[in-house]
Amino acid sequence: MDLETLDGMQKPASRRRGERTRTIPEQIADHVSNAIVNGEYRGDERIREQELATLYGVSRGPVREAIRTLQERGLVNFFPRRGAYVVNITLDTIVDVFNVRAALMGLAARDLARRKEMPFLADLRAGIADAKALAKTKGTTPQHFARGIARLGGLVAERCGNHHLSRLLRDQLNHTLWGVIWRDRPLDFFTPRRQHAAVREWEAIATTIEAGEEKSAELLMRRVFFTARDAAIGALQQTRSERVSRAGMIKD
Amino acid sequence: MDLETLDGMQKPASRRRGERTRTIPEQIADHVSNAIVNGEYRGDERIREQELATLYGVSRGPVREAIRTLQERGLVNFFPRRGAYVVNITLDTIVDVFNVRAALMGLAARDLARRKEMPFLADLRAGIADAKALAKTKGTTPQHFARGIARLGGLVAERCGNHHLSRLLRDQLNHTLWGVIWRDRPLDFFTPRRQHAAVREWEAIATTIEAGEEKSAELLMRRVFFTARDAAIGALQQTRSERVSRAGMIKD
DNA sequence: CTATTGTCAATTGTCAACAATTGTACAAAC
DNA sequence: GTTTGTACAATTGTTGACAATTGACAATAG
Repeated sequence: MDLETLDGMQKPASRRRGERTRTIPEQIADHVSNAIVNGEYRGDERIREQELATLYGVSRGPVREAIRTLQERGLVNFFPRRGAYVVNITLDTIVDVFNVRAALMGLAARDLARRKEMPFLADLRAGIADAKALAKTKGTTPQHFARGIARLGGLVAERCGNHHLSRLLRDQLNHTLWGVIWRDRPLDFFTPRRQHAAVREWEAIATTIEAGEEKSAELLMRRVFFTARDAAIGALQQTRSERVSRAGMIKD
Repeated sequence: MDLETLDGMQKPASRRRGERTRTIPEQIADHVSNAIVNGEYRGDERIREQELATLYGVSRGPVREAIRTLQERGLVNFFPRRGAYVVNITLDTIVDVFNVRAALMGLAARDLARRKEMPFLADLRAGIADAKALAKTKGTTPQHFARGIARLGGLVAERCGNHHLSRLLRDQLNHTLWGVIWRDRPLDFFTPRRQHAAVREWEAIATTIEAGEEKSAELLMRRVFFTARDAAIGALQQTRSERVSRAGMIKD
């Protein structure tokens, strides 16, 4: 991999207000996560503790913790006494991950529709308005808009009221997707036309949540992810010369 | 907590065929997991590394890893530099966990229905047959039958073909549920009558999977978990003097 | 020529000491 | 009486050394 060092790594001195200092293992985990999803490791490549330790200028202890985090995120396979190996991210993997997230986000939407809490709804509407504004602005890049949409997803995940669900959506499978979306950048997908479509989809979701229509909220939320999945796969199939082996994909 | 020591802890010497030796952190994590779900820790109780280390006769290193595992399993909250605290398992938590599992298992059923693989279907049918036999036998305890049913769930989780999904179902939220089910033993629920009902439900699931009816498979699978959820909550509400604060529960 | 066993280097697992941080108790100041 | 500041003990974070295991390869036996 690229042997740059972690210059941006904050020592516990400066921390912004209310913001917990990120631990060394966290920083290493994030850095390596990015490296993995950016394709700086080959699939099945082995990760050696001592290597990372000298790279980041720490001992093997923190590195071990970081590697555990990578395992939790599904970015490496870890075998006791045999080491950690970077996962091979195939198109099938991406389909799988999208499907899981669709299912979980569907449940989150459902919980929100059941509870209809005002503070959340206000924030959601505000977020959607932001995205709408982005869509109307001329110079908005697909990437910029994608970030706005991702914030909406994050909002739903955080505030769904099911603590376990929030945790899963935060920790699990998130990095894989972002990596894919940014690395091979299939999300030139977000043409102005599709930006408006996405905004409409989210407005529909907000409406069903406000109305307490659980079933619809779940369905619409899932559909958003299925759309994203198909777009990502479609784009990636052109970049890579790889096919999805799955016998078809979930529709709704 | 109970200060018994880990006598059953295998040193790397003896291992059964094909069975990887369980690492020390794994063994500690499992032992403490059981202790937590068996109620040997109070909610919000702090876990000190050195305490566990001396308890199990190891240094703090392996204990730290075990604690991380507990965190992954959702059994402790961990705050950097402040320690690990046992989660407080409320009825709301249990509802949440069941809901997440229902969503994930629904997806698993769906994937299986799409792929209709013979080896799996054979195993599933065999497992159902076993459960049916149990239900027909006179002396079957609710607990014994519950284990049989749990095996079916495990089968679906393992073989769904979505690696990430399998991992989540294996590692996440599993221990919490089993603990609840066994500790406060609400699953006297499985009266002979309900045993037969459960078998019928699973037969229906198998049928829809064989027929490739994705949507139905998902729905039926979810329903099984919702039923289990309601049964567990109902039973626990009698044992504990606690109410579910959720404004109703998902039906299907 | 194949299979088994033995050695060896590379790597992960564990340990005990040390460093850094946190919460607390108590004192000082307003 | 409340707030602010400060030492202190308890606890977590990190380190470097050592132990144990693995996989590869060579030597040996069948």
